[in-house]
Amino acid sequence: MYKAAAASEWRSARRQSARDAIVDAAWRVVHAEGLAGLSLRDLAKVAGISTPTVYAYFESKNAIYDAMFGRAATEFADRMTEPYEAVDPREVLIAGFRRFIEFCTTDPARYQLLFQRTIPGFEPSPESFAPAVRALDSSCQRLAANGIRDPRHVDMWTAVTTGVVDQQISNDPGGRRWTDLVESAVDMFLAHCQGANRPRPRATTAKGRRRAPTNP
Amino acid sequence: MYKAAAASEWRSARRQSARDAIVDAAWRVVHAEGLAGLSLRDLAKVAGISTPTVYAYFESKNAIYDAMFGRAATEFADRMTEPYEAVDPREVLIAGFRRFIEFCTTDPARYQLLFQRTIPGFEPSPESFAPAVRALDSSCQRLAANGIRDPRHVDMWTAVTTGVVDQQISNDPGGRRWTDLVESAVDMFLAHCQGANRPRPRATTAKGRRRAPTNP
DNA sequence: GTCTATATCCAGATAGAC
DNA sequence: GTCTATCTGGATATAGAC
Repeated sequence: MYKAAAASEWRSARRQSARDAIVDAAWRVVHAEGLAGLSLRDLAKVAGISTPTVYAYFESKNAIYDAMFGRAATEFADRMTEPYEAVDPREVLIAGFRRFIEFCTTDPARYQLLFQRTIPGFEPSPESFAPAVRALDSSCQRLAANGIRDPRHVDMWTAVTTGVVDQQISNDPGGRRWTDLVESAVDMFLAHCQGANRPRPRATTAKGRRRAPTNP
Repeated sequence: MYKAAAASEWRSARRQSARDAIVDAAWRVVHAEGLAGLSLRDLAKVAGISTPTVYAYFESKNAIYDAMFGRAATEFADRMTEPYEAVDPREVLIAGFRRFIEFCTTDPARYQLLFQRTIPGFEPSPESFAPAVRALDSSCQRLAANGIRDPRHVDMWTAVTTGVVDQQISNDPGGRRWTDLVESAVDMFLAHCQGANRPRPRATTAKGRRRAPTNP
């Protein structure tokens, strides 16, 4: 009984690592050919296997996209929830924004898969989508630390941040034209929310470089 | 000589209207199948012609995308430059934002073609792209009327507006969750720019509902 | 599980008669 | 200019031997 269980476990691990290798190859193809340019032929060639073998691990092309989505979403959530050095809530918010930009601009294809709906028949499965929720939660925490809890303000934040990323990728790929607006955008946003909102950011012991609490 | 010129003109008009009909059909297919789902077979079927006939009018599939882009860009510029009823510069800015949102959300495929780069080998030709410049100019005019000329502020404006549209289309298609943030976003943006900038909006004789000029 | 071979289909694009 | 017929190539996916 024990031996059988161990063998099964081992097999399952082997299977998982084979799947991972295929997803690796898929990303390599996508980086070269674009997200829509993924073909199972190329994928198999890059992975060093034959096309039918791909079907031993994934039931369809969309299942591969789904696995790619799942990996990207996990990377995203992991990156966004890593500890932040800063203490001042505004600084933390800026740092999160910077991580978001860095994450998106370093891999536009990944950004396209995660945040835009451009593959015709593809919808991520709930399991693959789950980590994205974790990332959004962490954003809300950073906002809450700045006294921002109004859902409309949260929506405004997502609009501002994705707007900056979107313009950067679409109109100045590889550059910093919109990326350099981060601090400015955060100040604009915070002034808006904190001017119209009761709850203030918690005072901290850290250096608040400019955005000191404005009220008692 | 006159007869020949007239005949040539007539033929050229016929040719143009045939091209237009094909572009019509292309948009119909795209609305049904998605931007990437356009095939020349479907296109020909919808247009009521045969596939080779398409090649009598367009040299390739990308040439069709280009014509679609050109039409969309013209529609965009035309819409954005139509006269504005409001007089108060802030109201005009809001109205322009609303038009932009309306234009994008009523036809996400058109938005995708115009503002995102998602078709693998396709780049719009300079001629097709030209009207887009006209539209951007008109945006800058509406900003200038609010005293905003700093290029960084213009970039901030494009980030905010496209961010709202992007979130609306991606995360609440058909709804108004981000669309309803328009006034709020404009106030946030104007407060930011006008607080940090010397030039004020020109005073007008119209009802400035809330955003009266703040300085002498 | 992995392969070779192949089925099936559809894409963009062309030849050549009318 | 328009058609029928076809080329060429690539796609996803499957059959069946090993």
